[in-house]
Amino acid sequence: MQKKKSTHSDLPSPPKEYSFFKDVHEVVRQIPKGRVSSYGAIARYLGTGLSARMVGWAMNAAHNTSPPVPAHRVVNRNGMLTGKAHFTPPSLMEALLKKEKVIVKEDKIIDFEKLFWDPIIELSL
DNA sequence: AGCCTGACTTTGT
DNA sequence: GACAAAGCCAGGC
Repeated sequence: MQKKKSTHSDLPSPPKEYSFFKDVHEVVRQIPKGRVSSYGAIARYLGTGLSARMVGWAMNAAHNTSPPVPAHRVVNRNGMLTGKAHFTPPSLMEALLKKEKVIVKEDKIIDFEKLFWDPIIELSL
């Protein structure tokens, strides 16, 4: 069954936008409190794999996504708060992480590997 | 329809 | 070990 494309009359409201952004938001939302994840890990889980950049890009949309995405729990592979500059205010990311009992020093997460939450592993259980 | 950008990651010098 | 460049994919203009 094939659906005929009309001009613009039907489809009063798009049910869902097909964006891998949404997938990223969803995964990030799964991140437990007090845990952190990396762009690359999420990217691999989504299948994008080689393009961790897109994960960060998706975060840009996260500001308009609901429920809000805890982007502050997502850092780069080094455990550094690379995306903190995109928060409002930038110090918000560090503040939120500290609130989660996550130790942040010099924009870097202490014991990052211990707090690291890998969706590939955790969601694969 | 094509070019540029981007919150990363990996590899090579 | 530090720095530089390339690879990657999708969205915005």
